[in-house]
Amino acid sequence: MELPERKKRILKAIVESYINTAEPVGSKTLVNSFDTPISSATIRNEMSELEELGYLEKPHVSAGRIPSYAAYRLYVNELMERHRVAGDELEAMRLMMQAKMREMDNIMVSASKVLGEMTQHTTVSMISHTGGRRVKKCELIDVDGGFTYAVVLVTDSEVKNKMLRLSQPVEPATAAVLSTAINLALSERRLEYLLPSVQQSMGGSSAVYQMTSDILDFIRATEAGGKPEVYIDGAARLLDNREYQDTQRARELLEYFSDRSRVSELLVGEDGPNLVNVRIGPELQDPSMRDASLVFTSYQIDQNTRGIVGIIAPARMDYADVYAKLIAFTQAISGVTGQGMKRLKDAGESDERRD
Amino acid sequence: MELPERKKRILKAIVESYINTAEPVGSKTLVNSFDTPISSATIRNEMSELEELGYLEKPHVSAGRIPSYAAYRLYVNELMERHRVAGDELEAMRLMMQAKMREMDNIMVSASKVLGEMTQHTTVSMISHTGGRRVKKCELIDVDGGFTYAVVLVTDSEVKNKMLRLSQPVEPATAAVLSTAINLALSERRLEYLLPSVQQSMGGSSAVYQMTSDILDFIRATEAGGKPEVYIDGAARLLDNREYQDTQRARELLEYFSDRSRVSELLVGEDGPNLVNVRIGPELQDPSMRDASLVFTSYQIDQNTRGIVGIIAPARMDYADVYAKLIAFTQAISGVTGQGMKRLKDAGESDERRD
DNA sequence: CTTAGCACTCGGGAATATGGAGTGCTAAAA
DNA sequence: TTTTAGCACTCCATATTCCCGAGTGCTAAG
Repeated sequence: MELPERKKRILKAIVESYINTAEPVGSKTLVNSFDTPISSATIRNEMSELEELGYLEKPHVSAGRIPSYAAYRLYVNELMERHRVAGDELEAMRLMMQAKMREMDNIMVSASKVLGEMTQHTTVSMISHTGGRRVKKCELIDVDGGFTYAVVLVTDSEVKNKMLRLSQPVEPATAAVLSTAINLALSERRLEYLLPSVQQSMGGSSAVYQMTSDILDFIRATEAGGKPEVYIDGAARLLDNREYQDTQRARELLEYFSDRSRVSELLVGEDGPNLVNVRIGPELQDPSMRDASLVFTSYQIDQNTRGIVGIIAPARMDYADVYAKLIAFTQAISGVTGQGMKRLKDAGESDERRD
Repeated sequence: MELPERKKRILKAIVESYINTAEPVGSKTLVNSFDTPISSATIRNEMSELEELGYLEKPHVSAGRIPSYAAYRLYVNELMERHRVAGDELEAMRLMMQAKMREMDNIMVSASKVLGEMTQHTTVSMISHTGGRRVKKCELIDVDGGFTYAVVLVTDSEVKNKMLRLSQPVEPATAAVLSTAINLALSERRLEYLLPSVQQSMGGSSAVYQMTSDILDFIRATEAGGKPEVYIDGAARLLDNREYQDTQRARELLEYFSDRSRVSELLVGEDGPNLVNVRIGPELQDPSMRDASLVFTSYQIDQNTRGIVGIIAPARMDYADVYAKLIAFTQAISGVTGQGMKRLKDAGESDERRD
């Protein structure tokens, strides 16, 4: 059941006023918000109906109304005006991204910082590996003292490494042979035969066997995905928001942020590629985030890697602004990822997105 | 000029009371703190003198006294009782460290988390490379698409890596030759001849020349030190402290923490090896930290690498407790760094430390 | 030098007004 | 039927006042 036009207009005005002021909105303050003159009494009637419909709440009887989560949802879906950021601002973003990329060498961090700078909110970044990762190559480098360093190349542009500590040293020559064997096994994707064959040919040297086993574990762990990499920037900005003046709530959220794996769970389940996703308060299913919203989108890094970047702020956030800035962000970032974006560009990049 | 015994006892009692309660301490509450009976009037006289000496302050006339920074300094230097944590607690710490190390694979993070768990404060970790880093080995790994991945081994146990992006692909065979040449140059420490010699022998292939130059830059940058790695854990715990109930102050500190390089500056200038360093409020020279203290120490990771780990909390923190726990921490960590601590142990580890 | 006694200060919590923003309802107007 | 003016009512927020009590400094006696 569609909401009548005037109710929508009133609800929109309430949401926007509340976003700006964080104060409950009364009927009188809304009178001036419309071109067609309308009395406060009429607005009151409408507001009372909107409350029955579940879009408004009152903190107490004489305090005006505040939007419910359902209202934010409706606002995001239907009411808000989707504007674009001005061209020069977009250009500024692009330059900033370029600068940060040079400085940081980590796209996750750069993305968070740029977006945080633009929106003045807490931002979260994640790298997501789609289509399963495949280890393509494994190099063993021996270090003094019997340690071996294993470097593993995953699909295109990602590298993982790990220091393997052995109880006994392994000869460099042996390591070289082992390395060849591993890479052969990798290219043929027959890892399961590696361990028995090593045991056979190496004459049961326990150190080599152990090392091979460790390396295989590492490869398997890498292919399985491992922990998601999550980066959060500007957490302190939470405290700028009126809703987190209460230190207890702020603490709960900050505490929550320190558990990266839980945060990463918020970011799963995108609505679709190239969309801006909005998750409002209770929709996040997480008690710590009950009064906060998360707005995020993703961008391609290379064929198998996507970056996810988003904003965490109180449910009373300027969705229209954040929305526009996220779209601008993905446009800006496609200009600077350079080589990594090669394929995407060849395929014809698209700035257009819908929700 | 040494403080008379009784003044010391009173000051100690005041500091400890204030540490516990965060409330200004009055003369009457102190009466029961001494075995030799002493009247509140006498204490008042003493307190008033301690105030003149700069050890106490009054928030207002009828509110008791609070310790000044000088008082904390005196407390740490002379007054506080240095106890050790119980053996079983030490053992618990060791186990926890072991578990975290397995889970984390990053000693900095593990150290911070364990210490944070023990003290319930915000902790900071840093890795410090003493005696200059030396690149010992450099491996080149080619990746599809003409990129080359450079892995650089620094001194003993540290590894740096970087993806070098070339405009033109380099043949794997060529890369192998180059790799050998680089490692030879590294072992002879004659990097400066590498570039000309490559140009000569490789017949001026611009791709190879470019790559060599990039690699040399990378090696030099690595040896120069690069950015310090700083990790902060449990920042949210700041908000548990009464002094940071004021969101503005809390925000300032949290903001400050996000600039890792500034935080790292707090940790330079140790009093000496194997000492617990205490920096109180204004001593930190940083306006953001004006009412906080930093207590830190360092532990050996390998011959050229030291970890620094510390606690950031309000100046009104339990120095004796934190002090003991830091000492316990270094004892505990020496039990789990394992191979990396080999040399240290051979040299005979020492638990004893003075200040 | 210590201590009891006492006047004095002052913050902060409780109790108490009071203003005003906002609502819901009713009845008249459109 | 919808809109609007009017009005009684609610209740939060703020200011004001009051007063208790913890604490001090000073003085004078022990």
